[in-house]
Amino acid sequence: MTTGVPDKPTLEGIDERWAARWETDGTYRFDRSRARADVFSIDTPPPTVSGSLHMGSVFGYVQTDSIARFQRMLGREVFYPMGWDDNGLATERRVQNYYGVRCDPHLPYDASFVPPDSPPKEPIPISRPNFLELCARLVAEDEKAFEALWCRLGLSVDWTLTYTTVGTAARRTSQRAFLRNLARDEAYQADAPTLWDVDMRTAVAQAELEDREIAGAYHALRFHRADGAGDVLIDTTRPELLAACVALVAHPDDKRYQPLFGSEVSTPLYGARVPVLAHRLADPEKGTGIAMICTFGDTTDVVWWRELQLPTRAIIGVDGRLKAEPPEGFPNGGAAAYAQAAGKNIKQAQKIVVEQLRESGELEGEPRPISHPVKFYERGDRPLEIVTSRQWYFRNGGRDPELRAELLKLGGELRWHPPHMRARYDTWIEGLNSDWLVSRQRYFGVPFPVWYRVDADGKTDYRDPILPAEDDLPVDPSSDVAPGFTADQRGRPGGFAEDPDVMDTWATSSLTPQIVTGWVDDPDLFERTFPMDLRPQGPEIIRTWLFDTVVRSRFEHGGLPWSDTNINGWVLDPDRKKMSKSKGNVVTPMPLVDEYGPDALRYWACNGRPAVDTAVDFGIMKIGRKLAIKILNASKFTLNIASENASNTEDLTLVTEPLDRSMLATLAVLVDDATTAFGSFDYARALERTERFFWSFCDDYVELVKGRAYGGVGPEPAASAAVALRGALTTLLRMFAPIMPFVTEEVWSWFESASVHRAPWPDASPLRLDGADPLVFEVTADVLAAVRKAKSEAKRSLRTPAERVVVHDTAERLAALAPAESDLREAGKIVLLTTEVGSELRVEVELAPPE
RNA sequence: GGGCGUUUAGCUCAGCUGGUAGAGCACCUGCCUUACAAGCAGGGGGUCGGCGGUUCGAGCCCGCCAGCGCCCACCA
Repeated sequence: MTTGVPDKPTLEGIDERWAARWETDGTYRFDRSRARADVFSIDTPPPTVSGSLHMGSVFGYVQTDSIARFQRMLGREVFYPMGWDDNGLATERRVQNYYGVRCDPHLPYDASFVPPDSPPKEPIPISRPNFLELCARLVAEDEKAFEALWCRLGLSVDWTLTYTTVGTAARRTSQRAFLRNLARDEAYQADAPTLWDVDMRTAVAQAELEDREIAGAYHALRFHRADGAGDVLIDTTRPELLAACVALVAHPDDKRYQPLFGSEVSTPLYGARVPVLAHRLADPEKGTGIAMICTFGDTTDVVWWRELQLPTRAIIGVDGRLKAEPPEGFPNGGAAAYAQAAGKNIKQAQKIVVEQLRESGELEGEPRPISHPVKFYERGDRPLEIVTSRQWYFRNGGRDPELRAELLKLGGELRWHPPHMRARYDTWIEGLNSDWLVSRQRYFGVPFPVWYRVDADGKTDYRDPILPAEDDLPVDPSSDVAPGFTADQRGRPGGFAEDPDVMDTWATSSLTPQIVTGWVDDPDLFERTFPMDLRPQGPEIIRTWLFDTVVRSRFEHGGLPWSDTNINGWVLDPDRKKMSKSKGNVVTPMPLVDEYGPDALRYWACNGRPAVDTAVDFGIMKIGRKLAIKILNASKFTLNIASENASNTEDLTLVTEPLDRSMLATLAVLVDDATTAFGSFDYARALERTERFFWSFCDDYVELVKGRAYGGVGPEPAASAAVALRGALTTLLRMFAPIMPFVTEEVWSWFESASVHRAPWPDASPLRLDGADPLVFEVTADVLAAVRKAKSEAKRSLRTPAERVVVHDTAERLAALAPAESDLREAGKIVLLTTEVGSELRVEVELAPPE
């Protein structure tokens, strides 16, 4: 037996060395000849590359990697691609800030454009193609940074299988799925009020909303009864929308307002006549109990507008400013008052309108400040407005109870880890109030593969879209010409026009299973990898990524895209606060990898229980580093002893000593436990159990057999220890391998030529030797601890001989101790060891007198 | 307002089907012991959030309450 055990093992440099080696050896390369049943395929979350690298990026991905590595060792061929989510608003915004530019689609392409070295104060307007070039350039840099981190951390992804959400495969997949959705009427367009971000100038979907508590104020407005019988007071937080008022509404049971139902009132300032109506959503407790309905102040307005079939008097434009002209049907007498606020943004308009009301005496009292929740785009800075526009939608059950029920049922068939995360999925579906709005008035994304006819008057006819053939995908309708037309007909009467919008980023990332498995271009691969096994992801995107993926898969394949989903926890800063860029408490991982090593960071990540929020904890990383060093040293010792004392270190029949057999039996229990834990995605439990055994193996077992292993009592007992030591070590290394791939690979390479990461996961049964009893090891270790304690308490060296030791314990335990007494005497430097049957463990120790 | 989760040592957390409270860190006391002093052996420290209930027995099961975190909600 030759070994390459170094004299002074070290962690220095092993991560770079093995990362490079795995790549050249193709250790994690997917073997696409394997059948579906032998494959474990993972639908990895593509990180948003324009986001920052932080510990959250490490946490979930490392946990998933440990599962991938476990499955690989179990013999499954792991399909583990990595994607980059580069498409979408996040990238656009980063490009704008990074280069100091903004996209103006009316400008022509400038091939010579070079962005300035530092972003200028005033953004430079550039053409759409120029803008897209900068997007591509920046995401390429960002992707490199992520890949560098992933490699450093040892993620066992197959780097030949990367994809991006704006890449050709993604565009082909996304557009093909869209065309099919359209053909099956799962996608449709509608001209309807939608939530609108006035800064990004795009529609946003329900899934991208978040509530923020902001300051506002109730303004009491005086409406005048048409019959001249007095005024009606309305409380509103949006007085600037007064010109958009189309009705008043109160609860049907509200006695105060029942007499008014069906009558008309005229609005302050403008004198527009609006009806007073009844609707169940009006809350008698709120404000004065009667509200003004505007088109549109909030989503309730939209419900009222729709259900009460009210006219539209929109006054807010896509830029978030009041339109230059008052809405249709506006009284002439109000035009002058409106003109004062026209063209102003919301805040300015509110100020003006309030002042006007004050002057006209139609503001009752002063505004009363309140704090109230308002809907924001999750990446936006100003409250959302509601603007009517033509948009594309995917059906998602938002207005279809049958589809909703089906999607709920699919959620029930999915295996959730942990199970309670399913509640978020269910709650989300139950709260859906509209279909999924997928069009965005942006640039860096997958375009809708759609053109429209332009009629003789130059008007675009949206009713009958012109579609490309599936084989021609991907297309960019803004540069590609609609089938049957020529380029010079673009935008001309009798010609064609492109759909200017791009798809929401989720509309594409909801197809990651189809993108990675080759649904469009690689039917053979698709066959071997779809439906996938695992979707790992964060809890915050259950309502988006997870739900949307189920929706798309249901439409395209009639079922779930994966069998299991593993929801990871959230990473908190060292003070247990949520990490966020704005708080400036983001911890960047690279310096920590440098300081503690990748295995230590991985140890920290896998110490976090599944789905449990976990703080960045340098203490845990230190422990991880210590564990890695301990693995090096214990391995060195064990392998050296083994090679010196046994000719065949793998022949477990040479393990004859009861203590050795007992240790292996204990190890067998661990193997079963860890296998079960890992099999149910509980890497943390597997790690904890393995680690616990490992320390007891080092501190107790190794110390107990050291003397014998050195050959103190002859060759056969020494060989027994040697083989047991080595058997335990090779088992433990493989169990640590999914979590600490670098140090285990390093040690494995001392005595094996192939990678530990392609070695089989340990099997417990060969470790269970006939008649082996875990109790032997347990009792012997207990007694050794008692002897050490006596020495420690006497403040004596552990080498101090114990002249006499009397062990009191139950007969059963003493019987277990008997065959290990010689090892115990050696380890404890015990001169005379006797036993007495008692009720429980008690050890008397008489030490040699001090010299 | 509805829902999910959580509360165990000073700190971070284990504790799987109910059977005498655990680990690491921190603190304290020792130890050069031929794998490891970036190590090793020990020690002190907890009425397991509160109140009830089931049980021979509850950190664990049931109910109520409270704190913390998160998700959802039509938020004038």
